[in-house]
Amino acid sequence: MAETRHYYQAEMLKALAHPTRLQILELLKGGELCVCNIVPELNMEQSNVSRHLNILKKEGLVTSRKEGLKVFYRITDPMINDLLEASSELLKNFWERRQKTLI
Amino acid sequence: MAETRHYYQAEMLKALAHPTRLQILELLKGGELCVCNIVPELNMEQSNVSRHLNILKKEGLVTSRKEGLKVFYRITDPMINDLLEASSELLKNFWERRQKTLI
DNA sequence: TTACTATATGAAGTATATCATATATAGTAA
DNA sequence: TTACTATATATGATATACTTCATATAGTAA
Repeated sequence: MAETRHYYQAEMLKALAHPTRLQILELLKGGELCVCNIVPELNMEQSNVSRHLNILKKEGLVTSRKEGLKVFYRITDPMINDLLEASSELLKNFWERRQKTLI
Repeated sequence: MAETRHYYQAEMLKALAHPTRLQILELLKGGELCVCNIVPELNMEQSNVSRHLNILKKEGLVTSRKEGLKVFYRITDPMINDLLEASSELLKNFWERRQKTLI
């Protein structure tokens, strides 16, 4: 049924819908990064970053590989970048529309 | 700063990230609809539907107009449909990838 | 005015998400 | 083995989101 599909789609969108996770994905846009490179970029506990990475991973948005003690994360599908780009555009349009309305 | 932008982007994505709201947006894809047409499609209290519509509206995803007692909602920007379409595609790809991995 | 209809909102309960602290695990090196 | 480093997870506190029930509001019609 349609509701099941919407349920999984909502889960994926929920994984995207957090400022920290958006920031992580933006960092990963440039390519694979070690957790040890991600944590210092975010003003946040390491344990917290680890959780956010796990949320992204569970939804299939990122994948990871281990190399010794380090773990490297990367974006699974470049389409994710397009999706985020589109949502950014949309947001920009909303703002512009709001500006016009308020004049 | 970048975090402010991510904050608003996350708010918008959060508004999308609920099965009921995805269902509402799918219903509205065909054009403007009265609340009285939306409620019967969703297996849910009228008050609850009203709240979900309000969440979509606050994020600028839908707009409404009143006609007598009735209120009609419509999608603000057709780009929203594209965004949802893209996220559906992405989800499909994840599933296919998962299938392959599990074989 | 009253009675009615369509939609929205207040209040309260439950569920879920996020966060900080502390601890556990896995890998390396001595 | 011990000591160390990078990452993950458990626990508990707090915050946010969702839902239901009851009620309020706005518009219509008598």
